[in-house]
Amino acid sequence: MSLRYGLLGLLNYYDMSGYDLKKTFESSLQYMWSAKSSQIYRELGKMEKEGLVLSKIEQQEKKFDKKVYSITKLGITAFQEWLEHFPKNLELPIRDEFIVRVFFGEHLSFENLIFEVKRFKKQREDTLEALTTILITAKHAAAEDGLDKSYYFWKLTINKALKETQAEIEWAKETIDELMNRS
Amino acid sequence: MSLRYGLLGLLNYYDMSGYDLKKTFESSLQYMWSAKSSQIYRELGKMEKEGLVLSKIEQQEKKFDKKVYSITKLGITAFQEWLEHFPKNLELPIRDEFIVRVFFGEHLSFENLIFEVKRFKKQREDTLEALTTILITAKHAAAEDGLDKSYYFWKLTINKALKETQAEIEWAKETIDELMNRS
DNA sequence: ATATTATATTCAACAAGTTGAATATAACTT
DNA sequence: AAGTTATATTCAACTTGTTGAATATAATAT
Repeated sequence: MSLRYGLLGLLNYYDMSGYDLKKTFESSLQYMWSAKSSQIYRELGKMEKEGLVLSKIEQQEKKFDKKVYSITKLGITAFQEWLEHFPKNLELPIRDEFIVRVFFGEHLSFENLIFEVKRFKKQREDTLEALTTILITAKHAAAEDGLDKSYYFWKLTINKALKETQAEIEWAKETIDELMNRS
Repeated sequence: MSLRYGLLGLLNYYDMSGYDLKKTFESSLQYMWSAKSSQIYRELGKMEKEGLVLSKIEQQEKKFDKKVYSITKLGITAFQEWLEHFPKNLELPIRDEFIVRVFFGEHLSFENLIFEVKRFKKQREDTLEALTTILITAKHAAAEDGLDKSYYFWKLTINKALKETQAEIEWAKETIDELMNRS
């Protein structure tokens, strides 16, 4: 029920289509919120019914028509209301398919487990690179669109993801060493 | 669809009721998997229908009857099959209500934001303590039940949670400083 | 004495998220 | 010239997760 607030937040920057929102998600909220296209389109439909957003069809020269959404006054109020009320419990519900398997690692071979932890490490290293790239492109994008004030907060959140990812890579290194000494 | 494998994994240690499983979850898988009681009971029901677990009613002296579940051969096979097949993509779908609000922080007062980041820091410090306690009690529990081999892997996973939590606390400290200098 | 917490489970209703198919065109690559 | 990728959206079916009510007793705290 709060994908909608992510969408409203992004529509505060500028009007966008479902597709644009998906793309924007991918280069920003991706690391704190995940959403599939189908979910975004459905949610936008609901939000329009509830008067939080308005859509208008925009004709494009050569491409298809776009359905461009804009935030309404009601939408702005709803967003602000949500924003100011942080949840009491800031723990996140985790569902980590990888680490659960490590937890039950006694039923796996050391070889297999080392292989998977190495794969995990590689993926997090890629994430680290992606985050660095995002930080740079976000800076440029913000400068172009006059969103420097927004960029300040984007940076705070990317810093968090960077630190967490670094910690995970550290853990992976130590764990690989540990497992290799044991096996 | 993989809460079931967490349950099967725990039933490998010993037979348990839905309630026991919930409790065991809370002192172990909690930091990698979250599940409400109602979900556990429902999943156990399904699993019994599918022949992955068996239940028998156990009479207790003064308390209620307990429905104690045990893993079947089919259950063991299903668990092993799941365990050996790690997902290709090891990223986790995140849904972080806190950090999304920081992302949109320009619509909040610095005062409010600082308050919330401090609250976040405090909660993570509590988590850190809880993790340390869990590590100790798990060690004792493992020793008592002859699960020392299992404990080795539990420790690996708790280490990961510890490192991540420490990184989050670090981030919170830096961010509080940064926000206080700006405001 | 009374209230609360812990034990122990079930179930219905609802909300949210995932998968996959369907449709249609422009732009780019081989 | 043919194939792939990107653009752009909709929808149905399904799985998963959340909330809250209902039931019933022992143990502990006030």
